[in-house]
Amino acid sequence: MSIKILVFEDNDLLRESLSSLVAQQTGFALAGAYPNVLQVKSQINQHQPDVVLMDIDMPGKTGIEAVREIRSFNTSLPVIMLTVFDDNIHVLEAIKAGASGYLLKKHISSKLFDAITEVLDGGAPMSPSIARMVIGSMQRPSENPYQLTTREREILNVLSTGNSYKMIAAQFNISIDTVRTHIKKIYEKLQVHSQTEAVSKAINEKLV
Amino acid sequence: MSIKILVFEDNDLLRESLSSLVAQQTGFALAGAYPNVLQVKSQINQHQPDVVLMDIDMPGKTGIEAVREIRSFNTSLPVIMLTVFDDNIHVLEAIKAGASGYLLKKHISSKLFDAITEVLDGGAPMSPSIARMVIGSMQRPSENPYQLTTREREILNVLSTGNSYKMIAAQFNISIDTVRTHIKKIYEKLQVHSQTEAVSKAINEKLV
DNA sequence: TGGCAAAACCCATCTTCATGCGATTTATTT
DNA sequence: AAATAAATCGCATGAAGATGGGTTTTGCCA
Repeated sequence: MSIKILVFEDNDLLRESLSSLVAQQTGFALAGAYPNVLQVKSQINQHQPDVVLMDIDMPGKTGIEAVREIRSFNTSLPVIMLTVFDDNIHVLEAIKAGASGYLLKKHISSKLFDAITEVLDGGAPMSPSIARMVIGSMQRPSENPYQLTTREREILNVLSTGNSYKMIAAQFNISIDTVRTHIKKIYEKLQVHSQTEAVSKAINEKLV
Repeated sequence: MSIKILVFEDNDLLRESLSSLVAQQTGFALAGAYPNVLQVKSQINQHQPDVVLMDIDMPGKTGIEAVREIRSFNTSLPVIMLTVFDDNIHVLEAIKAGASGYLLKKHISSKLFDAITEVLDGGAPMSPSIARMVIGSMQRPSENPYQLTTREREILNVLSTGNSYKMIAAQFNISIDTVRTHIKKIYEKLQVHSQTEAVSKAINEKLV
């Protein structure tokens, strides 16, 4: 039984070339190819593909929104994103939305079927620069973007796990007024005005 | 000029085999091979490697701690982690600590030099199952672990960006007392007692 | 149609936080 | 020796949050 591929790509030329590439490959079959994702749910239900290839930038509704929609009714169908740029700000968004792999278009001819095989095998095929972006997004910034002092970082850390001023004071064995002073300074540097904002910024920007 | 590789691996057999593998490969040179990471800083300063291969589990000080230490004085030196298990709970920790790539030991013989080349090229080589773990860790859980209602999720969302009760009430066009009620319910379900705890849990567990 | 969950609203009380102002001590650097 | 940054402590006040009671309305579904 062939592996059924469903393609979403607005560029006519690329869609055609993807289609014939898939159609000609032994062991693979083209389930369908569409220039937009407006009917993505019914098309998937209709064709029952094993893998979806999804362009990231499409007019009307983007590939990212489409992945999000797919994940709302199917959590396991592998979706491989296709994009021209590796500095596309949407790359991480697509992954968070539920994409299973990520291929730069310049790698399609050489890596497409490797990627499909890998994704069906439980992997997450990515072009090298994409993988680097992904890993980079999980790591702490190497600088100290807000110029927090050591003590301030320590306090932001425990604050971010839900400790009250009182608990922080006890933990560090300092007075509650000192805690207040440090937090005041942290707010200034992060440009926020509440614990919640500070914690949100700290976690999202990986300061803690 | 050959690419200089520095190896940290406590298993004598594997360290020897890695060493001879590297030494025999044209274009690569073994800068050194050590069974522990106790002197990692001075050894790196001494050998000036282009790439570090680091076992994840070593007695005394783990590879993860070593990566963290390396990153404290060198933010760009590529470090490729080596591990036997792909379900190792430490895999994500190592990446957060600053690892640049991640190879399962069963893939070493076939992929080591590809990985080294890729990492020097700005990529992030990972065995497929590792890549899948990484991507999985960035995605929302598909279930609804705390049984939050739609409204509760919406409110947790805006709460997590630092909005006050008042702002939330205005945004959703509901009374501030209703906001209170929803947040009470959210706290019950998440088992927390403050905004900060709720936001921390929400972001870290990717509920928002 | 009776029961139930979700969403909305109200009130009162105590706790915690945000912020402004001022001050001392310690270590480091010039 | 003076200057500076970091860390500490104190006080006061208004704003915001946490919690424990309630009630009503709506839509679903058994």
